Amino acid sequence: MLSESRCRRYAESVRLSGGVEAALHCCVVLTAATEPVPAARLAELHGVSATYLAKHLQALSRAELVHSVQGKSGGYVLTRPPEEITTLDVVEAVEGPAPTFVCAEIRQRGPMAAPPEACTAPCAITRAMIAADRAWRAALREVSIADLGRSVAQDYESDVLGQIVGWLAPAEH
Amino acid sequence: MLSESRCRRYAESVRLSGGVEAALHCCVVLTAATEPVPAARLAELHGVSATYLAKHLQALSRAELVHSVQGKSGGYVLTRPPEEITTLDVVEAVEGPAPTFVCAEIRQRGPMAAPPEACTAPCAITRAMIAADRAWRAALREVSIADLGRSVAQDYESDVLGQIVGWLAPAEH
DNA sequence: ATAACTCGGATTCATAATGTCCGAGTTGAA
DNA sequence: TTCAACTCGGACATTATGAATCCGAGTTAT
Repeated sequence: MLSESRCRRYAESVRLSGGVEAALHCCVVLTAATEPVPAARLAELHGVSATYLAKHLQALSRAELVHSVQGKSGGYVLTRPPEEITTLDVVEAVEGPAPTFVCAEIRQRGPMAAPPEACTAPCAITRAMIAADRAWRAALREVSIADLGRSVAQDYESDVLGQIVGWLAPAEH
Repeated sequence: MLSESRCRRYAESVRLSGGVEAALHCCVVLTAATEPVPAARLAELHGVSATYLAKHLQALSRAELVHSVQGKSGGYVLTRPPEEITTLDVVEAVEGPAPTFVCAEIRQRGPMAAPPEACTAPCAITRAMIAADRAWRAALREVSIADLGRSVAQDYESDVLGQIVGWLAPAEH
């Protein structure tokens, strides 16, 4: 609320949805958690809408990145060790696997349209965009959730994750 | 119109606006043009909305990538040799310079919020996203408009650009 | 001097992300 | 065994953003 004006700079179009950031934060927290964590608790911890975060956690669940435990003391748990979950996995789970660039096949339109037979391969522009898309994804694939957790720990030089886990499972068990 | 169903696959979020593709096609065409080309003509050539394309060409003009010539036989001309215009230049001109990821500073929210003093540097998640963003931009920067023109020429093994330029300046001069 | 043609910015419409709700299912305890 | 509480899951409004459009200012060739 207070830092809203500083952070929510409007972007024009290539912006990544905000849900991705929340989902990544949740994954990092789940790295340290030892019991299932409910979506509502994660939302309170991060100060975001509970129902909205739930939506994105469901996406992670569908992508098999987290496993949902139902029932009274249920919640979410990582399905794999955090070393085997990449940032790209999370981004694709939340944003969908669609590429950043979808070719509208402009070359096949208008009076000088290229014949469909000549358009089996993507056009030069599309190739350039695809290459950039691949570079982006490759960079995201290089960073695992475990890496993120380690970086967070280094940043603050105190066991923040441990403190958070402590907060997640209070006396009211 | 005919190839609509095949191309316009819906993407979820990280999609690049369609204007980028049109703008790039225009730049490639302008590579070969020897006289100013009006926006309306470019729109007809590519089979897209004239007024909408105009909007994006204005963005290119604002970014100093093309120069607008007013008056009766006016239109758009590239300001620099195509070797000195990168694909990234066009993308940033149309999409805006905003990064793909804007950090909402989740770490400063909620009951375990980090103090603002500890948040001078971007968080680990943001750093990973910025790195990916840089990789994406670097890939786009590698490809110039001139490169795109050459690739197009190779793809079709006939002087398509020449034919297009011929169509652009018909008898009605 | 004129008239036609150009670009430029302000405006409206549609799509998609954001945020919310309630129902189905499961678990733990009584 | 029963019950009750708590969990996730998908379907539903709302709002912000991009897509598409229009008309006015300026310039140039006639």
